[in-house]
Amino acid sequence: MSKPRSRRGGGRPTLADVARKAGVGAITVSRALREPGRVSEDLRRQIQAAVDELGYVPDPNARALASARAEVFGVLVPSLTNNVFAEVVRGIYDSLSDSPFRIQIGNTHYSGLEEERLLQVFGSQRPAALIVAGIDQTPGARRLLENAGCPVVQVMETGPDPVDMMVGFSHFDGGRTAAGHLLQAGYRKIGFIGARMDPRSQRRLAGYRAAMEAAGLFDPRLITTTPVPSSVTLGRELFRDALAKMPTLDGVFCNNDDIALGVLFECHRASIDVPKQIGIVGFNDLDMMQVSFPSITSVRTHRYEIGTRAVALALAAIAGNPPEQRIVDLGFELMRRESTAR
Amino acid sequence: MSKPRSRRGGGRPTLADVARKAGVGAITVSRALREPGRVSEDLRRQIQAAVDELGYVPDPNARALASARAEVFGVLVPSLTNNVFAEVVRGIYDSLSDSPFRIQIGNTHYSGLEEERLLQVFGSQRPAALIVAGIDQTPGARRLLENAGCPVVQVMETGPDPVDMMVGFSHFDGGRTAAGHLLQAGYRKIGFIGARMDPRSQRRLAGYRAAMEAAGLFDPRLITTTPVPSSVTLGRELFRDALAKMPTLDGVFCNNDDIALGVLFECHRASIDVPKQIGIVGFNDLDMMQVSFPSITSVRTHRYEIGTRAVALALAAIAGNPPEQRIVDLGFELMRRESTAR
DNA sequence: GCCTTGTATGGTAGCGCTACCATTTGTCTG
DNA sequence: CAGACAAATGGTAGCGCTACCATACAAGGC
Repeated sequence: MSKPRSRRGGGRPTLADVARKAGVGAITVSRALREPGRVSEDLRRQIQAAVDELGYVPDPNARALASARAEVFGVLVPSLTNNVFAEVVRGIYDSLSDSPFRIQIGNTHYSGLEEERLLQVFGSQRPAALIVAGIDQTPGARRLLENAGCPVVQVMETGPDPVDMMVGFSHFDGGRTAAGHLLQAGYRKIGFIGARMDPRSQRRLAGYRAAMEAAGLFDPRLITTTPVPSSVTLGRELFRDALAKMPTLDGVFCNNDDIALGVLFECHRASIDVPKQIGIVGFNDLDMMQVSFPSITSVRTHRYEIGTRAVALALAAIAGNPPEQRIVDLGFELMRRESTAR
Repeated sequence: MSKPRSRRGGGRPTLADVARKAGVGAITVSRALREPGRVSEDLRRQIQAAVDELGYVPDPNARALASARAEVFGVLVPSLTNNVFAEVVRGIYDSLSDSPFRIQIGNTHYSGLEEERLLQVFGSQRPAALIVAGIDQTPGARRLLENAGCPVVQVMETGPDPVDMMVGFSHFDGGRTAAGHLLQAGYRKIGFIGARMDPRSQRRLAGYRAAMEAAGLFDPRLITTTPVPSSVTLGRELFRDALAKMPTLDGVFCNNDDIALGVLFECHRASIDVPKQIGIVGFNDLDMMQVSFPSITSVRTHRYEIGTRAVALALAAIAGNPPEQRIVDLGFELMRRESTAR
């Protein structure tokens, strides 16, 4: 005549089972697990023993339903394979691995509408925090973020008007620094090669343009871009296009390192001397930039740190200590290498 | 005298609100949303109108609690930044983007214990399916998978003893094919260079060894490995080590493409002719392999497809149509390029 | 006509947990 | 020592949804 062991549950132990075994009330068990400080040493031990013996694991769904707050971080990135975002996501995972928070990643595929849709989905889960890449949300997405009822961190870049908090750096400055470096190294006909051209790439381009204009050397024909996703192969092709369009090119600032590598390979293939004939600067400073031959100058960005800092900000806000400084600029660092040393 | 609008919920519309507005029972709304076929055309339209008007979004937590089954795919991978897994994950995301299923990713950091811990966490959510990388689970992890009560797909490689289903290919064969190709091209002192050396790398090494032994050319001094995570930089260093150890080396099979690229760059730097003096074969066939100069022969693996097929299998099993063939071998393809054409 | 069978809908009772509000006890004040 | 107050514990009532079991009614079989 065993009690009819809940028809659905599948028989896993519940809070009530633990409470019964430990001889206390269910709420006390709940508290012992969530706020150990509020339960006496004695009971805590007793409860822990019961938990261990039964192999009790709290049901996050029940928890979320009862508390109207899921222990979930929603993370929205435009790509899962782009190393840049993968690094950010890794930083987020590592920072959260010892916390009770789970992570829910959404892939927006660089689409504002998709971002909005995912925000809708994520919102229905009442996440503990939201981390989104970029600052160019659609008005609808922005509204969803503002009404999310949880800390929001926009990552990858900084801007004047955060929804809540921000961690990143200025892509405009990054682009300007890269182009400035080429100018300083004596290059004159400096091209810009970019793929995908998301908002951040656009701002790097704007920075490049500002530097070139300041030097009185800007020419729109120096710019070669495509909306196609970036790849090493594409870098090679775009460089050939650029060269065909402007044979006197003597330098290129590449939107990212994949492109830069493609350019380098094409230079090898076409026997173009780097850095003598062409100077190359990449963006992000992936590992391979320092090993290539010649090594490639690149703008190092702190991607992993963007992830960890974003989590730190969100965690502080969740704990009720919203940071004084809501915008964190992690900057970047120009890594001078052989590809621009002539 | 408005009714005391649930103290917690935050006032978002619920199923009951929709039901009231549509003038039907709550269950009917629930059904209309989940099994439209079981509700009359008429009511369905009425309900949809109410849903739209209220902006109702179902609460996945409540749903999971009530049905003892969350619409979540748990995915366990050893790394988030390794392009190989990123591609698999992308395939999973893309295949699931139009389904009601969410995705929960866990990063095991190549640790069996971490995998076991994450499986425990995931299990508490009663996921709809579990996708895990690799076939070398700890006994504890294996038990958790067997008792997960949901479809399980092991991905990346095939093996004789699936927990449930499997999608991948034989890394042993991949390694043997790569080494065999170098042998066939006339290389003799063929080294193996590998980093990280996870179980799949070990099997590629075993395949390499089998080919070399069959040719009577195996020598343990040809093998250079490290447990350190793979990178282009590391490829360069390991190659230098290998060359120092065995100056007559005339070919290398690299554990993966990062390593191969590092080897190529070092060859450039040391003026070693590829493919004349050294033949290079990589593994995975990343985009850059076909663009590098010289282009690098590599074993192409179908990473994205592994993700999509894994989802297809799981979805079929969820729908009650477990596939006849529980092991799907997606194979691989040797891409012959300049780096081994002498 | 009665009974079966099937289809469309609804009511009730939880799922496992926590918010809110007691209640109990011990300690401190004047 | 009464009263105030804090600390520790517990009971009750949901959170928003779905499983399970009615119920109502139409269609069909004899």
